[in-house]
Amino acid sequence: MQRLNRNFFTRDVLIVAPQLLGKYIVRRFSDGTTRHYLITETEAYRGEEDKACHARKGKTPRTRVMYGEGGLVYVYLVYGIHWMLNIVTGDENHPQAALIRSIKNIEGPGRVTRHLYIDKAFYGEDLTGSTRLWLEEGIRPPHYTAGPRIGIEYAGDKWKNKPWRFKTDKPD
DNA sequence: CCAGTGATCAGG
DNA sequence: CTGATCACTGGA
Repeated sequence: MQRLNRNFFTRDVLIVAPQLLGKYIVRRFSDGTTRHYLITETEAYRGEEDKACHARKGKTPRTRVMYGEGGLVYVYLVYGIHWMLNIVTGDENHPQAALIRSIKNIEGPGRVTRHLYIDKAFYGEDLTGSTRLWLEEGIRPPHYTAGPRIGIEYAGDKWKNKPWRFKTDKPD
């Protein structure tokens, strides 16, 4: 299979997030085994003006990687328990990322990272060069539905209602 | 419905 | 330094 290259990631998150559906996350574990996971749900977080995006507070130690170029990994801990896996998108200094909410048979961003053994050690990982985590072309582009993002009540009406969550339709 | 759990960040 | 907050999950 073909690894997704830099050009795939350095586009606007509103293009990349839905296009991640039907692609494979590939994880090579320390024991040498490699597994593929089909992406089935993503969310877009877009720029400092997006009141739901962590970059709304500007560049901080945590959000720094989002200011890098597309294709890097943004991982953070939420509620002291769950690691969230995000793919940085867009050009340098355009802080954006796509949250991986679900992979086939595993719904929920915290469950995804638990199954893939992903934590802060992957912060800043380059998906175009890593030997333990990357993305590959997958099945034909699936039909999908867009809806509001989850868990961002704090963002206010304008931003919490944007249909920036993308989910593969049932049969797929 | 709600508690758990700890990194992160704004404010003193 | 302190305290509030949090892109969630699992178990009443």
